[in-house]
Amino acid sequence: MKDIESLGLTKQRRAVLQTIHEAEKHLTANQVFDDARRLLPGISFATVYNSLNYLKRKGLISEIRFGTDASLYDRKVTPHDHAICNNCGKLVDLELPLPDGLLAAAADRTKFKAASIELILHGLCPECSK
Amino acid sequence: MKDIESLGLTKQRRAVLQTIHEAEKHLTANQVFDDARRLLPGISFATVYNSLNYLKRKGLISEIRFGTDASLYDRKVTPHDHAICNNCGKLVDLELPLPDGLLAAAADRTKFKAASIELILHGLCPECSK
DNA sequence: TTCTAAATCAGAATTATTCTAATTCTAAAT
DNA sequence: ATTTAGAATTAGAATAATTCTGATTTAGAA
Repeated sequence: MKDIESLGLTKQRRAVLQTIHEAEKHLTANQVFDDARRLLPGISFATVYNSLNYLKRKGLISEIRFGTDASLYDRKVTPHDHAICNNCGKLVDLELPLPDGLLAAAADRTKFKAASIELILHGLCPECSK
Repeated sequence: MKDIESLGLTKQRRAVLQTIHEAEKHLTANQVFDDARRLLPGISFATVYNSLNYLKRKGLISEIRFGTDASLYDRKVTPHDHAICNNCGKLVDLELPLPDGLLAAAADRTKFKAASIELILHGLCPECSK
């Protein structure tokens, strides 16, 4: 990610991006706001949302919108899958090689022009399945 | 669905259920409210939400929470997949046989106790891909 | 330096959903 | 038929996530 400098990122956007990159887990917009505020105390809520949308549009972060009420933001932008706990809502990444032809088969059935395919495993996380 | 009568459904819950069953497409809670109101003019918003949650718990409807801001409600309760349009947000059902062992493989990787697996095709719907 | 467009800001507005407290319904027991 | 207890419903308030607004600031081009 050498070219981050060259993207016309403002310091606010850089703070948001950095926050997401440094996070251990997926963050909500609220959590991003809290953390970004530590890097850049004056940043406003609206700017965090604007920045998240901007970064998303630029492909620097991705958004996950299922499982809980709020969207989560992810530094990983390459398509990947997730597992979500039915009990506590915990969301983790899942790297799973999908069979060839699955995307084409799905596109065929729906008449959609397929861009990507995403998989969600619903179940119980290790803690909740005890 | 003969046993619908026997489930101790109140008339409000029956109205909500009927609304969802008669709908052509997936509905938001708001749309359910509007339509249910036509069947049962006095029904309140809170009751629609309570009923949706109740029916979901009973397994009579299912909820879809991705793609748009609001949850969508579905009369189909058997696990099935969806395709969503990146451009207009249109959501359609997708019946796709998943390869055997995929669920087990995913569960294995995440250490989750897997319940089901769900697939989302992202792309452009026929209208938007013109 | 001046100008223009984009970015940021604070806070209001909107939207989806849940909660609360009062009232009503239901069905079992008397 | 009456009482009663618990569940369901209601209207509206409360909350939470997100977007919008209009004023101000900033950055870069002329």
